[in-house]
Amino acid sequence: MGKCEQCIIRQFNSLKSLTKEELIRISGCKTTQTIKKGEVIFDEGDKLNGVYCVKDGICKLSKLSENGKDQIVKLVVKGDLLGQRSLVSDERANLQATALNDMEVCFIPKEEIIKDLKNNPTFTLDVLQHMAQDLKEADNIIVNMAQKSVRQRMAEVLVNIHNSFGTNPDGTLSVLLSREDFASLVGTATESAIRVLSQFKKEGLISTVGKHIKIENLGELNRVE
Amino acid sequence: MGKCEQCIIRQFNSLKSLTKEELIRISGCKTTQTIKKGEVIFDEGDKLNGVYCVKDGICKLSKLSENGKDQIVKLVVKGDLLGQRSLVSDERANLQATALNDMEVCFIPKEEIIKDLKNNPTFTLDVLQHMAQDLKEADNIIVNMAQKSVRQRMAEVLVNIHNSFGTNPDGTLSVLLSREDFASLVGTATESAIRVLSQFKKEGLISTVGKHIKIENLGELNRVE
DNA sequence: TTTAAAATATGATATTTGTCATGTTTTAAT
DNA sequence: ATTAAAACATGACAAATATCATATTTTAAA
Repeated sequence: MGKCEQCIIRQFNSLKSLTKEELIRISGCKTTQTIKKGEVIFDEGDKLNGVYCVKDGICKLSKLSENGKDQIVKLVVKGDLLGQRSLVSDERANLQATALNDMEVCFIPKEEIIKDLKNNPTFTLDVLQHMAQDLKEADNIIVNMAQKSVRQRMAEVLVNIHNSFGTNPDGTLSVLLSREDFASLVGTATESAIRVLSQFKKEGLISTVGKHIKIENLGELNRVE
Repeated sequence: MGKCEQCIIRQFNSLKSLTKEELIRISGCKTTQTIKKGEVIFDEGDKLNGVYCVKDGICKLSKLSENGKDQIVKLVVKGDLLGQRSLVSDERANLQATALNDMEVCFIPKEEIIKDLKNNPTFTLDVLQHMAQDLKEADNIIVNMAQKSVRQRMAEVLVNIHNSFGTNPDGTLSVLLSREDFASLVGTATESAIRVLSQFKKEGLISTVGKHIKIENLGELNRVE
C-alpha cells in the first residue's frame, strides 16, 4: 500500500498542510479503494465516517430534487478531497457522490483526521480556505441559475470544464459526460440540453468526436447571450 | 465602547470560541459602526480588511448578474459574522452587502482576527463549521433554483424567513423586504414575484399588514406544488 | 399639504423551457 | 453477429415565466 508522505496527490489538497508525523499516522490507517463507473460512493443521508482523497477518476456531487431530477452541484476530480463538509459538520451527507468513471480513492477514517483538525491550525485553515472557495463557486452558480438562460449556462459549463479539468491530446474535453449529466449540471431537461448542444455544434462553437466534445471557439462560447 | 468579552452577541457566532485573552485583545482594536438602511457595507470587488459582527439589523448578500439584476444569495442578521469568506481566502469580495434596515456592527481588523485563525484551532474549526453550513445551504439553493418553480421557491423563501428569523408580536415576518428583494431572493422578475405573492394572498396562505407579510397557513405553504 | 418619485399591481403578449411522442444511433450483452 | 436496452435526437405542443404597457397606491421630499 502506498504511503501518504510520498504521495504527490496530497500537494493538490489540504493534506499538504499536515506534518510528516501526521501524514505517517494517516498513512497507517487509510485504506485504498477502487470504485467502478456509475457506483455510488455515498448517498444523501449517509453517515460518513471519513473523508476520501481522490487519487484518480472523477465523480459528481448531486442532490435529488422533489421532482425526481438529479441536480449536479459540483464535479470532484483527481487531487480533490471528498466528504469534508460532512466530516466537519458531523451531519449526514447532504449530497450523493457517484463515480463518473473508474476511480481510485484513499479513505481516511474520521476520528484520525479530526485529531488533525483539532490540533493543527495550519491544516484547519487550509481546509477552511478550500471550503471558502467552494462557497464562492456555489454562490456564483446560484446567480447563474437564477439569472441566465439555459443556453448561457450550458456555454458556461463547457467553458468551466475546459478551464478547470482540461483537454485530451486531441483537444476534446477530458471529462466525458452523458447528455443527461450535462442537463443535471445546467439544471434543465435532458432534451433541452441535447438541443442546446446540437445548436452549438451547428454554430461551430463545439464539435463532437463520438461522445467526446471539443470546444472549437472558446471566445464565442464565453460571449454566448 | 462595549467590551467583546461582555457582549452576548458573540454567543451566536464563532467568536464564542475565542479565549478571554483573545477577546480582550479583539475588543481593544474593534470599532463600532452604525449603518443606515440602504447603505452598501461592501461592494463586489472590494478588498475587505476585516470582518463584521452584526449586533443589530439585517443585510443582504447579493451579486449583480450580467443582465443587470441583483441576485440575493443570503440574508445576514443579528449575531452573524459578515465577510469571513474574503477574510479567509484573502480575495476581493465576491458579493455586495447592503443594509436592509438600520444596522449596528462591530468591525474587527483582519490582521487581528487572522492571528486567532492561525493560533486557535478551536476558533478556526468553529469558523469552518459555520462555512460548512453556509455551503450546505448554498447547495440546496442551487437545487431549488434549478428544479423548482417560482411559486415553490417563493413559498420556500417565506417559510425560511419565518423559521430562521421569526416574527413580530403581531405575527408578521420580522424581516421586512420589498417586492424587488423578494424577486431577488427567489430569482425571478419583480412582476412575477408580485403576482405569486398576490396569488398566495388570494389563497389565504399569507396576509399583509401594510408592507408586512404574515404567514396564515404554514403547512400549506410547505406543501405548495 | 402638495407633489414627484418610487413601489406595487395587473393585463396582454412574447419568449423560454418543459413535456410527450417518436425515431435513430450507439452500446453492451448474449 | 444479433438483439435488446440505453442514449441521443428532433418535432409538436403546453406550460411557465419574462417583458412591456399602464394603472394605482404609497412614500418621501419640497
